[in-house]
Amino acid sequence: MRKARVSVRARSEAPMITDGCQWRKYGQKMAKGNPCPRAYYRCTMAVGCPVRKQVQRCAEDRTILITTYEGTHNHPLPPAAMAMASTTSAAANMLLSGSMSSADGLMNPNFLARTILPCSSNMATISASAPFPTVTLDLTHTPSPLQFQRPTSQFPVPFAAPAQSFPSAQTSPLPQVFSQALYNQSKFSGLQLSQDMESAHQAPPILQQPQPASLADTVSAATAAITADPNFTAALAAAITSIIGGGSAHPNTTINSTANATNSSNTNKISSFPTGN
DNA sequence: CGTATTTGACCTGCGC
DNA sequence: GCGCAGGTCAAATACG
Ligand SMILES: [Zn+2]
Repeated sequence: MRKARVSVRARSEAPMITDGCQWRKYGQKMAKGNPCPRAYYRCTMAVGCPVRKQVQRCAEDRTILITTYEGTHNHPLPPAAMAMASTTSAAANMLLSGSMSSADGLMNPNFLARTILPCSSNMATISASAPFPTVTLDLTHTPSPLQFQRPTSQFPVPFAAPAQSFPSAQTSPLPQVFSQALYNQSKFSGLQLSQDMESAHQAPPILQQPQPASLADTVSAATAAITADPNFTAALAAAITSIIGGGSAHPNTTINSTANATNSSNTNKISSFPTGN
C-alpha cells in the first residue's frame, strides 16, 4: 500500500537539506540511467516513526536536489514547524479543492487534474499520473535570486487553520496564508541559493555573486531561511501527508520547489518518483 | 563503547 | 518462470 509522498525539489549543494528532523540512512541505490545515486533515509526523531525519505540529485542539473518524504511523523514537530504545517496544509487544501471539488478526486485513479496557482513566479500543480495521483507544488523562482522581501520578518503566519483541521480548511483557502507559505518557501529557496553562492564564490576570488548589493541580504535571508527551512520542509511533508494521506486515499503528493531556476529548463516535470531520470 | 553510515545481499512487484 | 528495477536489511565499518 502506497502512502502519501511529499517531494521537495530545491537547489542545494549540500547532500541533504536540513529539515529539522534526524534521519538515518538505510540504503543507497543507483538509479538506472542516473549517475547520481538515490539515498534512503528513515526518521529517527522518535522510535517507530514511519517517515522515510529519499534524496536524489537531478541527473541533468546536479544543483537540484530532490527530497521525497513518505509517511506521517509519529511525533510532534517543532512548534514553528507546526505553524508552517498549518500554512502548508491550508495551501495544499487550497490546491486540492481548487483542482477538483474535493480530495476524493485523488482517489480516482483516472483523475488528472492540474491546478496552477498564480503566485509570483511560483506554481503549484496538482496532477495525477501513473498509479498515484500527484500533487505538484512547483515553485520556480525567477532568475533573480535574493529578490526576497526583508529577511527580518519571521513567519508569524496568520494561519487560521491548524494542520489537524484539514477538512474545514478546504473551504477557506486563505490566500494570504498561502502566499505566506510561498514566502517562506522563498526564503527556503534563499537558503539554498546562498549555499550555492557561497561555495560558488569561494572559488573565484573577486567574482562576487551575480546579484550586487544583496550579499548582506543574502546572508540574512539565508540565516532566516536556515531557521525556517527545517520547519518548512518537515512541516510541509507532515501537513500534506496528513491532509491527503490522512484521508482515505494514498495519493502521491509532490511539492516541486525549484529555487533560482536560472533556466526553467531544468524544471522537468517530476511526477511520482524520479525513476529513470 | 555506542551510534551512524556504508555497501552488498536479499526481497518483492512487475513486465515479458 | 525469469529477469529487472526499486527498496530494504544487516553485517561490517567508520565516527566521535
Ligand atoms: Zn519523524
